[in-house]
Amino acid sequence: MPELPEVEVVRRGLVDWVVGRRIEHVEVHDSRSVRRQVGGPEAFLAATSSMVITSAARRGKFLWLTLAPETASDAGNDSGAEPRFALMAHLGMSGQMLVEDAEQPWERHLKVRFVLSERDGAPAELRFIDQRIFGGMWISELTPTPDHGPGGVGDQAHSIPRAASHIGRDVLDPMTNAQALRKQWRNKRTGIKNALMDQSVISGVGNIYADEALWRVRRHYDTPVSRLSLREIGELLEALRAVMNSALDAGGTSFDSLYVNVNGASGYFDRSLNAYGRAGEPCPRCEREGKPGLIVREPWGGRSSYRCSWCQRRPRGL
DNA sequence: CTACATGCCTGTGCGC
DNA sequence: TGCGCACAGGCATGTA
Repeated sequence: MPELPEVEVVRRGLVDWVVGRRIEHVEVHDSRSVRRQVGGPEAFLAATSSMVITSAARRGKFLWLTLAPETASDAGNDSGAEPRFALMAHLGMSGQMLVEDAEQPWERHLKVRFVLSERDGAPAELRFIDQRIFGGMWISELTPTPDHGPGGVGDQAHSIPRAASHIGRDVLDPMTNAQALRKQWRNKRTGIKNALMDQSVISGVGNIYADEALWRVRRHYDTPVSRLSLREIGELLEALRAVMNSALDAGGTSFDSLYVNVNGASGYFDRSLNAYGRAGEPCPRCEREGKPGLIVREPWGGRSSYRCSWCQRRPRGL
């Protein structure tokens, strides 16, 4: 469920609450949540304990905290050591990062617990909670970004963790542009939604926001990307950014308690969705324009797609 | 290159 | 009441 806006809400919470603090103590409560870790949970504990969190960054749905060893100068000023490792987190379907007081009872699906250095008014712990265990945490080496500009949203060091180097530029990254997408897509026969969900070209788009952006540009999900002109790709990118920025303003999309921000609050963008999850309802745009469009749900690649039966019809020849 | 299948997980809601 | 099953679904990996 967490897509780009939800992960970005979490990242911003981490900037406010955990950046600048030291990891005093770590507990792995379920080793399955550190599955990608070379060396297993023991290596994870060794790499994170006593490190200072220097930033919170993100590319697509991959989230990370940069870690640096504490130096003597940290006590008096802000010139710490350069971070060389990232504490990666992917929320998967049900992952949560909560910043809480130590007195809070342990959650049923608590997987990793970080006790942080004291800071006035700030809760003592960062907790990773994950019901379905599609997400996880692990350590990855930071490397220079191969192209110019920041490696991720929130990154100041032009670096990218190796674990996210196969992920394409983020929808909200200013360096993402229609020309680059056109170059990637012009010779591809794959459909537009397939292309959006492929995180290696443009990242952060999942099932919900793909359907919402396609609704906004009145496109059928199977339209081959090679058919899109530069102008049409520009409009699609603008639609993606608009829907994601609106979702950010609403604190993200929550259908249930599985997605929350670092303080445990749900987002309310689900009320603003036009297509996703609205099978059988009139298309809001068609209703305004006096047209008969209904939102339909269709099986698509092993899951569901939602589109308007009137303004997102299958292109001719498909 | 591209597409499609599979494993990883658990809670919820349905039909019987 | 309880059991089995479909569904939610991103990503890594393997196969055709």
